[in-house]
Amino acid sequence: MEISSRYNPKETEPKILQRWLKGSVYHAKKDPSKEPFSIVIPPPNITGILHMGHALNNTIQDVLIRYRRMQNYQALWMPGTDHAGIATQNVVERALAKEGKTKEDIGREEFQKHLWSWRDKYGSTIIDQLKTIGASCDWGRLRFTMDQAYSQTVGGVFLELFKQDLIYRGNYIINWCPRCKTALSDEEAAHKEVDGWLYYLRYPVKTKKNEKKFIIVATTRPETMLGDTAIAINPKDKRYDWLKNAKVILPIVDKELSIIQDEAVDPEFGTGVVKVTPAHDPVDFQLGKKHNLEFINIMNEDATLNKNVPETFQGIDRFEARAMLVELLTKKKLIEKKEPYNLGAGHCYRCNTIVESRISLQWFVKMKPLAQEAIKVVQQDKVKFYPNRWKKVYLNWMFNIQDWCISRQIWWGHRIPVWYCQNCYNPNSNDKKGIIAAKKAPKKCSDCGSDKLTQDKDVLDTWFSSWLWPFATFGWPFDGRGTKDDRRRTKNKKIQEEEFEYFYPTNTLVTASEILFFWVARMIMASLKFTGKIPFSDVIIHGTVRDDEGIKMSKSLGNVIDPLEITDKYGADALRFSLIFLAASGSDVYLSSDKFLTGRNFLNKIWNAARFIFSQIQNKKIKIDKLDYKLEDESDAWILNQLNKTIIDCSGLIENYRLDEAIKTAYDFFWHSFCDWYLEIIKDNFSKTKANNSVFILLSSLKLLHPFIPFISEKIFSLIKQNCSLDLADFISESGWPLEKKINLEPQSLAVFTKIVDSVDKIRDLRGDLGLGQQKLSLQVKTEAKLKEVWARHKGWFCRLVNAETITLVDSLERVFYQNKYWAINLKIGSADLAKFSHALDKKINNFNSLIKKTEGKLKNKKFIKNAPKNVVEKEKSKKSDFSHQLTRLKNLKEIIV
RNA sequence: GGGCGGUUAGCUCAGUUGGUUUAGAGCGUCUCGUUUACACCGAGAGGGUCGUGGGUUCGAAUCCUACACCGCCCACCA
Repeated sequence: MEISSRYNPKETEPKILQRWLKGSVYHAKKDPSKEPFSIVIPPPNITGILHMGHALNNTIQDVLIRYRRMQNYQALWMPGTDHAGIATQNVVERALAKEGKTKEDIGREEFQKHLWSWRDKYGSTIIDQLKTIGASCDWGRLRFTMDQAYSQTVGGVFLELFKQDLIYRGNYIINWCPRCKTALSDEEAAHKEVDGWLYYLRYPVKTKKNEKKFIIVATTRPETMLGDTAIAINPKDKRYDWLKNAKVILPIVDKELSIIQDEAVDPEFGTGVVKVTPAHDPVDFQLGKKHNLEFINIMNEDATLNKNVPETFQGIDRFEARAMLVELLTKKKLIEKKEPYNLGAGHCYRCNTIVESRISLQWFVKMKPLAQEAIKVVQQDKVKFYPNRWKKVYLNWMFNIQDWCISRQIWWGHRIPVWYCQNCYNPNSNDKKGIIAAKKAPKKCSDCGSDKLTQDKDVLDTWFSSWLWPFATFGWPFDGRGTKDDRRRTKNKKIQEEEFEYFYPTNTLVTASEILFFWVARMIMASLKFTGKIPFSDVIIHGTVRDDEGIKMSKSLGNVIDPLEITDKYGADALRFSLIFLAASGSDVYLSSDKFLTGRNFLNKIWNAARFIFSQIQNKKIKIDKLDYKLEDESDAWILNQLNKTIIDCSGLIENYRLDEAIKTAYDFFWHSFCDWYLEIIKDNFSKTKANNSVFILLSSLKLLHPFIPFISEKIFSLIKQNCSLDLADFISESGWPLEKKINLEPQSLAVFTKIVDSVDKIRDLRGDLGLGQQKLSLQVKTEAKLKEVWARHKGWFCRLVNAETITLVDSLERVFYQNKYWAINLKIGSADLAKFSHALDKKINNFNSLIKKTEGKLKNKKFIKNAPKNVVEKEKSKKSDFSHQLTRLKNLKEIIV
C-alpha cells in the first residue's frame, strides 16, 4: 500500500468525521456497569461563528470527554445552542433593515417568524463547525434554549420564584441601552473608561437677605441637569451652612431645587455640592428615595430628551443636548470651568453603546437568598475552581450580589408568563394584586374577576434560561413536557429521570472567565435552588485568546485568526494540538498563525513514523496477528519503561486539568524517545519481535494522543487494523486507554542500556568539539567482562548513530575520551581541529572547576553538614567526587592530545 | 479605591511541597548533514547575575516584605 510522505488532513478529516457521525460512537446512555462522566457544553449563541475562543473551550472539553470515554467511563457531552436574545434580534433586525424595514413595520408576530426562520437557516452553523474540529458531543441530544420543553422549564422556574416572592416587579433605576431599547442587568453593562469633561456649573442662589450668589456643582453629564430635583451637601460641611436656608434655582429650567443633607456627599470631591438627578443616576436614585424627592424622567427610549424638558431640547439626542447645554450655559456665564475627566461609563455588552441609568418598571430576582447555598458549596470545595484563584473572585461577587433585572424589552426570548388585570393592577403598588402569573393565559383576574387581562410584553433575559442549562437539558422537571417531537427526542419521563439520576451532577464545566458571573455563578444558584444538587463539581476557567501582541482577538479589531482557516490549512488536529500546547492552565493564549506549525509538524512526524513501521512490516512480510510484547534486547525494555511512565504522567496530568503538560509529555515521548531512539535503534534489525513491539508502542501512543488529536489517531488506528490482522475495536475511542505493561527485567540492565544511549550523546558532542565533520570513527570500548556481551549486542546501531566504522572491545586504552561507571571509550580519529577541541575542553574544565568550588563551599560549611538532610549531604559529596573524576579525565585528555 | 494575575533565553512559556536541573522546552538564530519514515527531518552550538531592593534559611527562580512596570476583574465618587 502506498502511503504519502506528507500527512494530508484535508483529505483524511472529513472521512473520519463521517465515520464517527455514522457510527454514533458518542452517544451515551445510562449504563450501570460504568461510571458516568458528564459535561454540558456552554451553549454557543445561534448567531455565533466559531472563533478561537470556542475552539479552545471546546477542545478542552473534548479532551476530557474522550479521555474518560477511553477509560471506560460512560462519557456524555451534552450539546446545544443558546437563543441569545439581544444578539439574535440585532442580527435579524439588521437583515430586515437591508430590505428597508423595521421590526415595528412588520409587527411582533411576523418578526418572530423571521427570527425562527433565521434560526432554522443559520442557527446550527456553529454546531457544524464544532463537528469539524472533532467535538465528540452526543449530537442526538442537541438542545436549544427555546425548545418547547426547555421554554416550559424556564416559565415554570419563573412561576416558582414568583410564588416564593423571589421575583418582584417595580420601578427602579436600571441600565438602559438606547440602541437596543431594552433594560440590561448590571453585568450586561460593562464599565469602560471614556474620555470626557468634568463641568463645573454655576447654579444661582437666593439667600434670605436676597443676596445674589452662586453655588458650583460638578458633573460629567450636564444634560442630566434638566432632571435635577435637589442639591445635596454633607451636613458636616461648614462651608455650606449658609445654603441651608437659601433657595437654589435650576438654570434654564428655572425652578427651585430642594436642598438636602446627606453623609453620602464627599466634601473632598469637586466643590462638595452635588446636583441630584434621581431618575438618571443610581446614587441620586437612592438619595431621591431617602429624601422623598421628585423623580423626573427626561429621556425617551432612544435617549432623546422627552417632553419633561424645555421645548428647545425635546427630541434632541442626549449627547447633542449636552453640547447645546454647554454652549447655552457658557453664553450665560454659568460654567465656571471644565476639566478633562475619565469617567467610567457602562457600555451595552451587545452593541457597545453607552447605557443610560433610567428608572423603569422591570422584573427582578432577589439574589441574596439564592446566593447563600451557592456560597457554601464553594467555600466547602464541593464546587472547585481551576485555577483556584477564581474561588475568591466568585465569593467576593456573591457576597456583594445585587438583585437581577430579568425583563428585556425585546421580542426574541421567553415571554414573561404574567398577565395584568386592567381593572385592579396598580404598577406603583408593591403588592401582587392584579398580577396573574400562569402557564397559560388566564380567563379571569383571580383578584377581581375582571376578564380584561393583558400579557406582559417583555421577554426574559437570555441568562434567565441559560442558568438552568445543566439540568434543563436533561428534561428537568420530568413531567413529560414539550411537543411530541421533543418527547421523542428527549425520551420518556422515566428514562429522563433515570439519566438525570445517573449523570447529574455533571463533572466538569469548562468556560472562560468572562461569564463567571453571567452564567457559572447563576447556574450554581439555580441548580441548588431547583434540584438541590450542585450542577458540576469542577469548573475549569481557561484564558482568553489574544493575538501575539496580547490584544484580545475581536472581529471589530480585525486581529482574529479564523480557526476554520487553520483547519483548512493544517487540519483540525493541528489547531487542537497547538491550542492545548499553548494554553497553560488558566493563562491567556497568545496566537499567531505560525504557532500552528508545531502541531502540523507533529502530525507529520506521527504519520511518517507509522509509515515507516508499515513499510518495514510489508517489506519483510511480517505478519502481526496479536500484540505480544517481548523483550528481545534491552531497547525493548527501555522504550516500554518510558511508555509506562508516560502513561502514568499523562493520565495524572489530564486528571489535574494540566492538559498542556499532558500533551507535552506525550509529544516528547513519541518524538524524542520513540522516534529519535527506538525506531532509529531497530532500523537495521527490524525483526518480527521488533515489528510487534513497535506496533504496540505506536498503538499505545495513538491512544494517549487521541483525546488531543482525534482524527489522525483514528486514521492510523484504522491503518493498523488494515496492515496487521489484529482484532481491534471499530474506533480507537472504544479501544481503551493504554495500561502500563509490567516488564520483567533487572533494573541493572536498564541502567546499563541508559548509559549506552547516554554514550551516543557524549560521542556526538565530542564529534562537534573535535570538529570531525563527516569523518568515520573507530571506537575502543573498555569494560568489564560481563558487559562485553551487552556491547556486542548493540554495536550495530551504536556505530550508525555516532557515524563510526567499528567498535572494538579492548582491555586497555591509551586515552579516554568518555567515561562512566561501566566503561571508558577511546576515539581513534584521523585529523581533528585541535584548537577547537582545546577551547571546548577549557570551557568544560572551567565549568567543572566552578562546580567543584560550589560543592566544596557547601561541604565546608559546618551548618550545611549539620542542618541539611543526610541524603542531600551525601548527594553533594558524590557530586563532588564525580566532578573531580571528570575534571581529572579532561585534564589528562588535554595533556595527551593538545 | 479594592482585589487578582504576571515579570525566567531574541519571542512564547514550563519550572507542582525550597536541595533530582550543573535553570528547561517550543519557535527563531548559527554550524553540519539529503545515511530512503519524516527537510513539516536529523545531529550539534550559541543565548539567561530568573523585574529591583531588602529579609528568612546551611541552601531561594521557588517562601516573606517593599517597590517598579504590564495586564485583568470589581466599585455609585458626582
